[in-house]
Amino acid sequence: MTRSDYSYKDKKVITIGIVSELTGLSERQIRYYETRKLLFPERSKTGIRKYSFEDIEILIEIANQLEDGIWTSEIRKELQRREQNLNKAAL
Amino acid sequence: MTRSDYSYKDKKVITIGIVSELTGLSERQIRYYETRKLLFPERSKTGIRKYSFEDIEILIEIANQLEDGIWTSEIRKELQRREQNLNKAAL
DNA sequence: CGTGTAAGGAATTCTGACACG
DNA sequence: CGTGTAAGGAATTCTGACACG
Repeated sequence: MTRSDYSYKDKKVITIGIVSELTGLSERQIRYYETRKLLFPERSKTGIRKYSFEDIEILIEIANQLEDGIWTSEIRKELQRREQNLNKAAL
Repeated sequence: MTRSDYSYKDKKVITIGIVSELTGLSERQIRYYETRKLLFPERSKTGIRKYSFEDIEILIEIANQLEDGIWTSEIRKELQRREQNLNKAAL
């Protein structure tokens, strides 16, 4: 992936209804995973949540892991581990 | 740009309010350019317009050309010419 | 713990029209 | 021609809560 493409994947521009369609998850589920700190949508000035394509991929992974009986607390740890490795790689 | 990144740029998932912010254009302008056949957003089942990152780039170009005094009919021709070349290249 | 739902309000989007030029 | 706006209605999103388990 080149630098310029990178921006598309990470830009938070998708509203929750569309994320729900794209992932097959309910809005309730998507908002709940946020309270569990599994993903971090941005907000418009008026409070509307905005997600990125990356968030959508994370949500699909979350759904898979939950199906395997993994708790959100475990999923969070895994996601954080991954973030740390990315940060290391960036140094 | 690799094949997998391609999908992000072309997926129609952004609502008009966000497109308006991203481009600096009014919703009125964005809808008008659609009637002039300069871009083709998709619609949700209930009729809400959905745009792609590609649409956003097209809109920015449109705005620049209009500033130069070019008519939408001319801009359309240019965009269509470009589409044809892309189709040729794909063969 | 993870998810569904009804509740009420606020923000968003849509269309067709009048206006200016 | 290209764009602003007020108008009324429909669709979307938000939060906090009750429920089940």
